[in-house]
Formats: sequence, structure tokens, C-alpha cells
Amino acid sequence: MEPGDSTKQARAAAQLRKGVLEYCVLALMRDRPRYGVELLHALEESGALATSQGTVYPLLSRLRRDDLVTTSWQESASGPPRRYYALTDSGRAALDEFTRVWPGFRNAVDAFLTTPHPPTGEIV
Amino acid sequence: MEPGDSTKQARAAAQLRKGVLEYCVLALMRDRPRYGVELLHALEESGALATSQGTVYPLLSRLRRDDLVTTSWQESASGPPRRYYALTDSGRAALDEFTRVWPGFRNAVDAFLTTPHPPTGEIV
DNA sequence: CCAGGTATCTTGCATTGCATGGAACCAGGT
DNA sequence: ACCTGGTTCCATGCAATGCAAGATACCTGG
Repeated sequence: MEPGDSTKQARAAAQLRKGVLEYCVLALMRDRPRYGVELLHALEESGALATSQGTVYPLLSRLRRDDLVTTSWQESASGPPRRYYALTDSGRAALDEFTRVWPGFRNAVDAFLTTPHPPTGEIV
Repeated sequence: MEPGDSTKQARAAAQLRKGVLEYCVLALMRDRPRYGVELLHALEESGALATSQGTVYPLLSRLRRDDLVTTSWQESASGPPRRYYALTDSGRAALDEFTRVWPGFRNAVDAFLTTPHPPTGEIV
């Protein structure tokens, strides 16, 4: 999916990311701290959630503003210092909450897409 | 989930709906035309995608503006006339497109939530 | 005639993904 | 010393979307 793409497929995918990206980023921080470009690459490799710096950095700013993550600078051997993002207790709670809500949501969408909606209405 | 609720759970669910609601509404019209309140009730019964009139009617206006649906007035035996919404060819194409994109997206999110992200990095 | 249920729609706001652009740090070649 | 390219961070402005709140209108029954 190239930048600037505005096909129907791209639009659907872009809208899908809304609200999910935040929690996928939190999930990536679950087992260890991460820095911005690292998160970007991980999302890229997932395929369906590939995005850009212009999306990730404002998102990370919001997470920090809402106290879901804390940050710390760390030297790098191959470039400028990196800002690492780590989950706070609130961040972990938000991730757990999403993990609870997600299956119900996913199944509801699956049902809408696969269940027939008969012309006669459901069991009157 | 009550209106005006602003718990973390409600916020996560609200963001999840973004971009998905449009296609669930299209899916509801797949087998027969529907009118606004009917759609509202169907979403309500699904649980995870319950929403309000203030969301559905602007959405339906957008669908009509983009030629994804056509509308026709029809008398009702128990109230004011109803505006029925039916899929156009473009609407059906958009729904099919989403149906193709959705599984990949769903599986990607599942993977982020359930796959461990080891501290040592993946297979160096 | 008026109260309540059904049905439609508008307005304004907050949130969010994104394109674009900019800045700083480091290593290597010339 | 200079400059090119890779890496890393961030800000600004726009468009799309869900939502609360409010407005309008039709119909039936008391």
C-alpha cells in the first residue's frame, strides 16, 4: 500500500486502523520497552497495520500525555539517541481492557459479514 | 453501555467502531432494504456495535452522497413514513472489498494481542 | 387537544490517522 | 574540512468519523 494511495481498499484499511493502532502499540510494549522507529517497523511487518511516522509520533505523544507510557532516553550505537517507551500500570490496564473487549467486537463484525439477513425478519 | 459513559472500556469500544460501522451498515442492507431506526435496532442487538441516531443518520447521508446506497420513501402502518436504504452496485462492491480486507486485519490484531514480543528481539 | 411513541435530520465538538516538512545526530568517502 | 546518506525524533494542518444534544414531523389514543 503506497503512500498517497486512495483506492477503496486503502480507505477501508485506513479507517479500520482507527482506535486499534493505539492498542497494538501498547501490545508491542508489553514485554519490553520500544522506541519509535522500532514500533514503526513492527507495524510495517504486520502488513495490515502498516503506517507512517506522522501517525506514530503523535500517537506516542498522546499515550505519554495520558500517562499510559513513560519514556527514557538511551544511547544508540548507530545513530542519534532513542526515546524508549514503556508501559505504566495504567497503560497495562488499558491494554488488558482492550484485550477483553476485542473478541466481542471481532465476533460481532464477523457475524454481520457472514450471517444472512433474511427478507422476512428474524423469527417473528 | 449507557450513553454518556466515558469509562476506559467505553472509549476503547467507541474508537473500535470507527470505520467498521459503515461496512456493518452496508452488510445489514445486503439482503433487503432497511430504514434508519431498523438499522439502529440491529446494531443495538449486536451488543458491541450499539450506537445512536446521531451516528447513524450522518453516516447514511454520507453513504447516499457517495452513491453507495439509494433511498425510497415508504408508508408505515405505525408512524411517519420511513426512508428505506438499498445498496447500489458501488455499495455492494465496497462491501465485498471490505469483506476481503477484514480477515487480514482481524488476524493481525489477534496476533499483536496474543503473540509474545520477546526481550531479545526476533531470531537474530 | 395534547401526550407519547415512531421516525427523520442538523449542528458542533473531540478524536484520530495521515501527508508533509523540519531538525538533529552519526559514520564514511572525498 | 565538507558533504552525503542513514537514523531518529518531532510539529503542523487537514479530513474523516463517532457522538451528544437538539429540532422537526407524523400518527394514535386518551
